[in-house]
Amino acid sequence: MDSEERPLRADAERNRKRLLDAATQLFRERGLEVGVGEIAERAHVGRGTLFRNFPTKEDLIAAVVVERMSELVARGRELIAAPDAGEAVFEYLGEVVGRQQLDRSLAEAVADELLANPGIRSAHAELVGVLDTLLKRAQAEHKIRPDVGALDVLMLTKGVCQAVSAFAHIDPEIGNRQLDLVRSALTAPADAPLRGRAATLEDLDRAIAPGATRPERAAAQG
Amino acid sequence: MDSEERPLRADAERNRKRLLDAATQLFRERGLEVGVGEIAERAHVGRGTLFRNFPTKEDLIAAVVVERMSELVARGRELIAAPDAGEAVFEYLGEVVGRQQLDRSLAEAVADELLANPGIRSAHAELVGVLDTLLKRAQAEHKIRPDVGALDVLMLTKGVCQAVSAFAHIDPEIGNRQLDLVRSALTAPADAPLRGRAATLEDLDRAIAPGATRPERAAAQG
DNA sequence: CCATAACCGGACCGTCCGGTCCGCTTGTGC
DNA sequence: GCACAAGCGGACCGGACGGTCCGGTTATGG
Repeated sequence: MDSEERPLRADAERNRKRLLDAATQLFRERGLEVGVGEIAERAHVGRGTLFRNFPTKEDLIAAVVVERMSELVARGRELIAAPDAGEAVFEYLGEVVGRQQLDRSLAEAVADELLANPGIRSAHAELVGVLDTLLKRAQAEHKIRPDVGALDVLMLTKGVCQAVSAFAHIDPEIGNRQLDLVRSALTAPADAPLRGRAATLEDLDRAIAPGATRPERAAAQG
Repeated sequence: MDSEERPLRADAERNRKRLLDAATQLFRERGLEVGVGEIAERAHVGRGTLFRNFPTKEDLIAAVVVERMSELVARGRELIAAPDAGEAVFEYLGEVVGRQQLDRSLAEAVADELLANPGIRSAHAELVGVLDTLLKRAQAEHKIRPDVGALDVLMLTKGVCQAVSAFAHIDPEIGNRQLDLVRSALTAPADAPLRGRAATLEDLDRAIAPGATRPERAAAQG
């Protein structure tokens, strides 16, 4: 562990930032499958430079995605102080959906097994934590049904994000429309109990772990 | 147009079926990204044979996916005759989610631009049509809020499918839980109107078309 | 201003993919 | 049972991808 790293040379620092910017742009526009070559090209550096700063493509992705998620977490923390706890939740969901709409990388990162990446995973956990806080506050004020958890809400919202990415350029209201439906679900009286139980972050870890944490051989499975 | 095609030779027929079966299995288990080599291998035929029966991988995918979608359409038609129109809708949604759970190919086909494929597109349109019928019937009986359309429901359900694929092996109830939330949304009184308007199949076409329908030259577009 | 280490960048590598080709085999009609 | 088309299957192709390497360049400290 060389936690002690001497400062980068000026040009190195500059190139690193350029790469991060280029990747952010391209991921936003076209998703995570853009090639490293194109990223390096837009950053006006060679591929070698890219791989020196980010040993693998996944490292680069993680750096970018974590940045975006952290912004979202920050926005969530702001909303914790909002006067209306119920509206804060829905405002936050709108934010979550909106950002996934203009940042394909975000949406893809949460969909894929990329959640197995330590950095992304912890950023995601923070996000869930913030939403959980918002949610509990709203539930304490009886603005949202008491029997749903943060992951329940996030899952329900995931579909909205997908719908929005496909349709936003046809009907920009589609996201709001879907969110209105989500609101209906969350504010409905809980007369019939939901089946099952709310998932936890540990559940998520367990769900992600099997296939992804060990990228190497899973040969035993005949 | 050679709509007149002489019957396949016996071995050819047999191999075609083997390929379809193998592809169905593999797509189910591991999604659409399995390689054609592996499919041919499991079918005990050579790669050449695969490509003679299905000129491109997409053709093979379409053949498999359309089969699955048609089953789903058939199930929907059954439910049109069900006594309780409201329950029929939710039963159908459960079916839709359930099948996407055990058939990754289905889920991926609807997510990707694969909807641009003519066969898949028309099968999907049929599915939307059936759901629309079910929905309208339930709405006529005031079992479901009148301001949602089939595509609204399908979008809302898409997230559930994703959640389910990730979590089903941890908590098999998760799908039901999410569906209960969807039910809340759809049965809630429509006191606050939904923003926007219900999407139509034409909207979907327009949303899909730009990048996908013309795999060849899309050069004019800056 | 020079020595040198850090850094640059593009040529290069191995791998994997979908798709093609062609010499060989096999089912089929006469 | 024979002739021959239909079918077979694996070697092969082109190209894209992520990742490596090394000869040349440039910032930097003495």
